[in-house]
Amino acid sequence: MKSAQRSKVTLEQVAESARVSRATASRVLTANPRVSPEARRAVERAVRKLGYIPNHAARALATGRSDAVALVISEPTNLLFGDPFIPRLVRGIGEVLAERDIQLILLAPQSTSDLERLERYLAAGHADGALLISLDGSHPLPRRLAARGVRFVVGGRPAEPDLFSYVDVDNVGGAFAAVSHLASGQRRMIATISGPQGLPAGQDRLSGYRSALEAAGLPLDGGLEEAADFTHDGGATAMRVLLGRRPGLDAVFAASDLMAVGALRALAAAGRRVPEDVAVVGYDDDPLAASTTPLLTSVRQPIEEMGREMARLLLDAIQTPRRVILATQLQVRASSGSGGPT
Amino acid sequence: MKSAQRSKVTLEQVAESARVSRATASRVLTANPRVSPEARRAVERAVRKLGYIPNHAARALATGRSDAVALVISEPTNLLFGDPFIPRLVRGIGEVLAERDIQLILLAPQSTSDLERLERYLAAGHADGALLISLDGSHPLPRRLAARGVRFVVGGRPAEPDLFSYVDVDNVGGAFAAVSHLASGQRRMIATISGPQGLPAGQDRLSGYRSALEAAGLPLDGGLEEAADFTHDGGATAMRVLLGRRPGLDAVFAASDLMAVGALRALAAAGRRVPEDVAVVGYDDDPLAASTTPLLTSVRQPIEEMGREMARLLLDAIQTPRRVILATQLQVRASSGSGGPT
DNA sequence: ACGACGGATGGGATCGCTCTCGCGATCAGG
DNA sequence: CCTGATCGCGAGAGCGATCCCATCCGTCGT
Repeated sequence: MKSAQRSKVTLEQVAESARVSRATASRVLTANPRVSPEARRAVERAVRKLGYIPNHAARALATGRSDAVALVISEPTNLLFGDPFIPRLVRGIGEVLAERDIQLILLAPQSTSDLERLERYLAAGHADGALLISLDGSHPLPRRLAARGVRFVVGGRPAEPDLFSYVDVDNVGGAFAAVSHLASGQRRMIATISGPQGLPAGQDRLSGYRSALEAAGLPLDGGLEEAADFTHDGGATAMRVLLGRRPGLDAVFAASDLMAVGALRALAAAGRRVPEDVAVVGYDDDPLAASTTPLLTSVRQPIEEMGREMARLLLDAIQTPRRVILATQLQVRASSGSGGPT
Repeated sequence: MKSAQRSKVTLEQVAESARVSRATASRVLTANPRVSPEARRAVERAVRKLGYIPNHAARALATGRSDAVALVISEPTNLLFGDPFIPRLVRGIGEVLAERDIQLILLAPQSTSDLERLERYLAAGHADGALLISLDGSHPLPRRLAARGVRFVVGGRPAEPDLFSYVDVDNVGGAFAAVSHLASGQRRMIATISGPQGLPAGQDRLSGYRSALEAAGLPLDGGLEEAADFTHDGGATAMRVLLGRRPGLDAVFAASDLMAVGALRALAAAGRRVPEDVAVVGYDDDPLAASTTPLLTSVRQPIEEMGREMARLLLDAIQTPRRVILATQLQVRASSGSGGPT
């Protein structure tokens, strides 16, 4: 049941070996300045010699902190996004937490009852704070955690952006850049396959699209907008609808790469050449964007940086809600017809 | 610094409210049978009324267990695989752990020093066990953890399969099924783009390929085998090599979907039609397999089940190494030319 | 009817750490 | 040289659970 031999070295033993009191040894470990250099050295030597590792549980019990942060991954949207993001996000978060010796606890509630347990878990102080990702716009979690006094940072714009700290990528700006790129390639009738309008990312990318059209002096035309659900099939269907409604379109901005790939297929089936007849730009810079024919121009998001920023925001313990918006970058490839790599 | 109000209800208060001693209340919570029905009910009522949540740290300190399990994601291979697996794996693991109220701690060592910290972390008993994934064949971690007496289960076949418990998908069987499928479609010259031979998965898929050829009565031909690194570009390059070496080939089995997509591009560039001239089968059933032209036949792996099985194996605390091999499933689509969906 | 037995209960030690408090020693200022 | 502030240090009290052990009470056997 118990595993073989565990490090049973206690602070007491370290103190004894260093010929100081437990309190002094503790001071050294908690970086308390009120320790003489000799005592400090003696303790450090003893720690190394004995291979001492602080007991997390005892420390948490004494301090009331846990030195752990929870990463909450909400299910539904998680699936929707196909989540190639999560590993990148975790990498970024991990970097920051490792510096401060803080553990990352993964919570992936699948059901409503899971959600309740999770709330109580966090409220009980089992983690010092939470990082919330892939919530849809109306998820109740932020409000409820706030009510319980749990500190957290949201990834992606939450329903009530003024109430909570969050980190987001600049969806409006990314879409704006993508569409401006198409416009500068002399495309005059630029359509968009927008994401679900229930999701902040979906809304923002659509609004970036519209702003870019205005900025380029192109008319807004509702007939050039069609929403889909971020999936491949959704993208293909939307493309067919757009083609039927506005046969003269010469460019499409899809709010996700998956949808862009679907659009590519639908365009091919309709006999349109990409990029000659119709230029295509996607969003996310998914690995698959580098595998399509032609290679897909796409908007790359700084996901690792988002993770780092979320962790920093949480650890900085800012009381007033703060927001951080990270810039995106357009990866130009062949599908937008501006001389990117095939 | 501390967050607002935290659930400060202690077992002491529960006991008081239920008019029993702390010891009895504890018995109820630890499912100790030596409690009268009335006492049990009283305690349960008090728990609900006060919204009591056990203090994890205190319990861990008293019991010596942590009720947490670590998921260790090693970096290098992690990147290599493009890791769409990790979310699926986590989902499976989470299901099993949630049932037993065990936390999942995420550890993603990026450097050698991270690895050392991780070893000490686990050796210190901060987690009751570990799940190790995406190690390459020669990773030192299993040996070292075993030496320290840490319990763990490996995902994927480790370098020394007899020493450690592990869960793997049937790579040999999956490859066998894929290649047999091609052979039964009257393909006579079946090539393979194999994965890195340093990885167990790469080796196994190649050996499944060979067995299937033999079983189908087709000759083995080293010229039909070309290794790549599981990436898109690697797949394209390997395809070109194969095409140069054996222009008459009429089918390819790629050991990953990413490589299969690269192969698809190379085939198109070479003017070969898929599946008419060359049939293609991939591996992983990555979401992108459903986005290629034509749709890619691929081998689907039960990743969620793998996660569940790993968690179970770890929790069952079997002392002698055990192995579990999970079956794969062939997803037939158009690229293999046997009438799958286009 | 009485000691023995067994199950339910409470008392209290314990896990390993942090942190407040008070004590002696050092040091600077008057 | 005295005083008060400062500094390093040790003693000891918790933190909130578990769990051993002693106690108590009801029941049973003889």
